[in-house]
Amino acid sequence: MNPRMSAAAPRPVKVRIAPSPTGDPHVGTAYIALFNFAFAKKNAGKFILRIEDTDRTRSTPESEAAILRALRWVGLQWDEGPDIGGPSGPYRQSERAEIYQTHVKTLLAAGAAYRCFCSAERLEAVRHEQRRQGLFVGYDGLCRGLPAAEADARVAAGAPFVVRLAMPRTGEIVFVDRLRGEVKFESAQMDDQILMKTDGFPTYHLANVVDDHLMGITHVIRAEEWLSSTPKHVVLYQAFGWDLPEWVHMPLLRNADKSKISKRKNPVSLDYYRDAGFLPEALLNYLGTMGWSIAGDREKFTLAEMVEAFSFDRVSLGGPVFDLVKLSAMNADYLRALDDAEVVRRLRSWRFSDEGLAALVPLVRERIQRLDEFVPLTEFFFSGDLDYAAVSKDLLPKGRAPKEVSDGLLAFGEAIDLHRDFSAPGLEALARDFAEKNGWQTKELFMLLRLATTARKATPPLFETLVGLGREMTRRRLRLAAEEVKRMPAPAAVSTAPAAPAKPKA
RNA sequence: GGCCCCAUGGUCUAGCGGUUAGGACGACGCCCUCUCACGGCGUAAUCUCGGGUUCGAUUCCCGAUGGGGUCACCA
Repeated sequence: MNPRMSAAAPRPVKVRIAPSPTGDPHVGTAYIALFNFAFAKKNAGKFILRIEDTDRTRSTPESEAAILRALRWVGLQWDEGPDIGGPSGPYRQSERAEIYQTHVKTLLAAGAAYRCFCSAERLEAVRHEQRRQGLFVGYDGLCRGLPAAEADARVAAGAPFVVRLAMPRTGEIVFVDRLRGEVKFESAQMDDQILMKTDGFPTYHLANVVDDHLMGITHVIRAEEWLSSTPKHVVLYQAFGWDLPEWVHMPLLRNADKSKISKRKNPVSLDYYRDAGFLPEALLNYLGTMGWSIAGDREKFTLAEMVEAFSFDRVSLGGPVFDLVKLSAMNADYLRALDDAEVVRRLRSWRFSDEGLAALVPLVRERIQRLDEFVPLTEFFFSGDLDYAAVSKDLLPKGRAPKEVSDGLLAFGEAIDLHRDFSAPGLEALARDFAEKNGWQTKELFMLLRLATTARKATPPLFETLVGLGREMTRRRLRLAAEEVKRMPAPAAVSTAPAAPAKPKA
């Protein structure tokens, strides 16, 4: 039970992927998992999966299940995790609450952390003022000087509080990033980070550091977005008297505009890639070329080959733009390399499985007179991105400007994303509500959604169809249709008052 | 805005003081061909800028510029 290990012998490599189950399985999770996996296997180490579900309002078991399924789909199997156990469990942070409580007490007793009773309103006001003055934005330390006795009294009186890390106020914090070397931060620039929330759950910073230490993590391989909070983690390790892990901050996957990859601008769910017909090994290979190279003139490699060749020395730090076109080309290569029988197997494990077909039959059974009509009627379930050419004029309802239509499609996509209930009745309620609130006739909106998601005017019932397509495919098509509409010229004679001299257009 | 990170064609990258700056995707052209795809051949396209260091900088150093990340009781 003694977590303190002798620092004498080099510890065996142990790394982890620590996703938060608050949404669809993210391509960035697979990306970081890949590098953790490769490093672990290259060094005969362990790769563990830990679920960081300390955000009680956003975490869901469905999301957790989806993440596990997706990581297995790409072929990154963990050695320890919530589903298979292991020597350092539990592997779900929500099941480790007492551990964090204990560690917070340690910090409090050591004076490395303190209780803070400030209201959200006060914090907001402080930040607002700091921002206005263009200065460092962070907690102003009001409760930091509170005598322990007074804090105890307020707690006893039932006052809600959080626990903050008491950052050193002078000097600098230096740590080594494996890819960048020494990185320095001035302590005065670092916020007194909240470690434990009012609900008693830890924030990422505390839970992550405690678990990484307790689970024996030797290398923290994570995304670059964490680089600027690493000093807080350093202070925590030191407050506990623990050895520091080695940090490796991988570059961030980017949208075409170079911003951090986001679902607004890219399909980001691993489920999308599966449903759109990408082969997991091709996706993995592609991710392996993002910020890493196996050799100068080589970009195709298997997971095993990546493991064999793996070294952080071949990481490049410019954030790579995730390019669906290039991914598709690589996927095509993989597909061509399969023999016919294997392609059949792949199709069967894709939408041509018994379950996949069974899901579609109820949608069309009454609409077909012969079996042969099944395929044309369901064709859009087996397609990825659609071609809207044949229906492009219908995509713009009479009296509507391209901008309002494309904005509407995008907005509905957002609404779907925020809507937990992806069932037919749930979607219908959502759509009716959306229509009412945004000035659409339901008929008009439903047809628009139908066209956008199927590129056809006649389809099985809309909402059942969307369910069949899945959330990510639906959102992707709404986005593509929105772009299609945006490219359309505004109709000349519709509403704008003094008609400009009409230009002869196609 | 403060702090931090980064910088080779449109994109992913190779390069680790001396190269005709290599490969891939994409684009374009030609060939193959009943169509398409594949395949083959070829073309255009890159070292952000300015200072140093050096006999010599894409490469090392500094600065500027540009891009990104982060500044939550989210991770």
